[in-house]
Amino acid sequence: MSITSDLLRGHTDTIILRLLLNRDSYGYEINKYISEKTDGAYELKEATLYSAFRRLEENGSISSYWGDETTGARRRYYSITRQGRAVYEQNKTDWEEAKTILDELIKEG
Amino acid sequence: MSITSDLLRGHTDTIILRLLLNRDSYGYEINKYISEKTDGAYELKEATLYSAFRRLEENGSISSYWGDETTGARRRYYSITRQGRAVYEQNKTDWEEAKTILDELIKEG
DNA sequence: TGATATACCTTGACAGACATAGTAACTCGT
DNA sequence: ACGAGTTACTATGTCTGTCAAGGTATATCA
Repeated sequence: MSITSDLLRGHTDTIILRLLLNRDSYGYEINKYISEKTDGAYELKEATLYSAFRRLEENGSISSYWGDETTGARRRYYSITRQGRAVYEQNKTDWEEAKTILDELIKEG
Repeated sequence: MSITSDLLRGHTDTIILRLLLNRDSYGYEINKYISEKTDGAYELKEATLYSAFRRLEENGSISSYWGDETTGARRRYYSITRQGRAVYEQNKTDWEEAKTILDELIKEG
């Protein structure tokens, strides 16, 4: 069973920022992590992920740099910025509120 | 405090179907109900609501008829169909899964 | 040599939510 | 009787996030 990203549309940024709270990471790793963490139930498409990176970098939530891999394919690493942490906190709050609202609206009885 | 509909994007149909489970209703009433039930925290824009009606009617989840108001503005009433009930059940399940997944992905510690 | 995995990027299409505008009938205060 | 506000629905075009589809390049392993 797997859900479409459209059901969590708008929350991709939050997921990425959350992961970057722990440590810098790069696209491929983040994608694998999400897939594995959810047992394949949720998968971000590459285009979605990389366009999220662009958006987040443009609005100052993350910064990026090329890794210095001496072997294998090059990797672009992303760091969460101070501003990104604030955005993450706000997004988390918004998500809690969204959950409450939808649950309230569709609860039965 | 209020959230944008984009945070619940894709769940508008579910909200509408849920309300129609109780009884037939019409656009303006549904919109007011949502707004009041959430103390104004969540409001569907008219364009969003009416385009959802179109979508739901096209895919057979609801049917509609003009009310026979003898006074006041005309009202178009909507009924949930048998198929709509099935869609609703599926959407509810999907929402539960989406919640679980996002909570898992952004939980800290 | 070819398949698979790692790793990133670009382009264009699509769908849902939105802003904005319009139509029309009723209600209420002055 | 007038204007403002409420009720109630509709149409058009824009924006944004996700996606499908395609591409580049390196390393590993059969």
